Amino acid sequence: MVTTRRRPDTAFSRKVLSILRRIPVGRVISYGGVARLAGKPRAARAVGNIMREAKVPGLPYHRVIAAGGRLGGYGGNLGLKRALLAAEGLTVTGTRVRNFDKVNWP
DNA sequence: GAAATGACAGAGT
DNA sequence: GACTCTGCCATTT
Repeated sequence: MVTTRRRPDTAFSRKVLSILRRIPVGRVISYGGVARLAGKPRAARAVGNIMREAKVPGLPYHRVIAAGGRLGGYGGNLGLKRALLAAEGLTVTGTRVRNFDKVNWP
């Protein structure tokens, strides 16, 4: 059966999606972190673009935040992202995540 | 094929 | 702590 979902078959996008699946609950990772694991430490922006277009259910996009523990952006519902992170045991303050170095997933 | 876009990162103010 | 500017990357149009 063929997937009706057209996602870019590029190694980078597949790698990024694969990494998102490995993020355990209660942990988060920065866009730069994902890019780094994907092999492009400078491709943080590209990671964001892929996630935006990937539209693959099952991936905790809300667990991917910006560097330094900043929430970064989200598809039009940043407040929702905050709620989801807080619901997973994270401490979120305004535009930042506390204990980022503890919840940061290498 | 080239230009424009965007879920960033880092340093400076 | 928050904002601004530049640089880097892949995807989309």
